[in-house]
Amino acid sequence: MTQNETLIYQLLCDADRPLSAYNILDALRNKGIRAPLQVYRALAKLVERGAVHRIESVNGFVACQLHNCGGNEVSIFMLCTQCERAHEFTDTSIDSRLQRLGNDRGFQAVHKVIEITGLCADCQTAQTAVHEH
Amino acid sequence: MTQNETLIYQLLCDADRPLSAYNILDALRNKGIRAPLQVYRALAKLVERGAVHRIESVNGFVACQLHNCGGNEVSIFMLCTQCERAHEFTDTSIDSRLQRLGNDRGFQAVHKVIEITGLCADCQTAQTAVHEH
DNA sequence: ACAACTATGTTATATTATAACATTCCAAAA
DNA sequence: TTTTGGAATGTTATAATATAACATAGTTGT
Repeated sequence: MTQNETLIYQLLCDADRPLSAYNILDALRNKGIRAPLQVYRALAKLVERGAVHRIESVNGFVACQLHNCGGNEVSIFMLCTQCERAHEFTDTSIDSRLQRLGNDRGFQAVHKVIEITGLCADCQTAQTAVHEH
Repeated sequence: MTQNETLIYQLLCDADRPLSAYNILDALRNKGIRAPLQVYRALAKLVERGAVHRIESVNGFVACQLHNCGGNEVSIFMLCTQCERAHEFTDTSIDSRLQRLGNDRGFQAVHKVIEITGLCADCQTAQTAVHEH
């Protein structure tokens, strides 16, 4: 990994939610990252390598939470609108079913995005707690 | 539907690929649409109503291709990087499996995004045809 | 007529992403 | 050892996407 990639990867690993390219830029200004392109270029490499995932629904980036990434299963993200945390999963049955849907139509898949937005368990209980007052 | 919503919805129905908000703005400048907000506001309503879907992977919008939308099944999009067309499907098995994944973790889903990017059948054959020359 | 609500329009600005070009660094071939 | 070619870097400028803030008008129920 190059200097910039390492910096950004570490930052993403420490973060508890997806960061935008500009979040990253701001966080690393004092470490030699000065322009958006430095961030986007490093992110492109990290994503290509499977070390980082791009979350389309929030235009953000997270470090891969699964050891087996770069592997061939689709990642499924659950995104909490409250705490903004992203949880990553895989599911063989969804994966194969999706694969088959594509094959049936002769579609050659290159990239798959599965993202679920909503309220995580923790934030739901937090909310009901508030309502009960 | 309001004036602006109708204009934009018709445009999207006639289009054969997802349009960006600014594509729409440009196309409808001579019909009284002058600013991005007019487009985004109408799109927000159309999306809320299920008449239009937002495609996260391309920051674009398409008219719903299924009569049953506004219904409760997730839409699955196959997006061709070549011809840029978006095909919409649903799949009960993926839907229920995804639902269950969420339930298992106490996640309360509000919105689901499933998008597959790649080459559609037509564009694959077009490509191989070129290569054979 | 009035209040409340929804839709509209307009300007300005925030956020996300890439183009274009110059420079540096480093490893492998000559 | 030089050189040379590719990858990485840096910098400025700009493109593309999205929203804030505020002012106005239209619509509906009372």
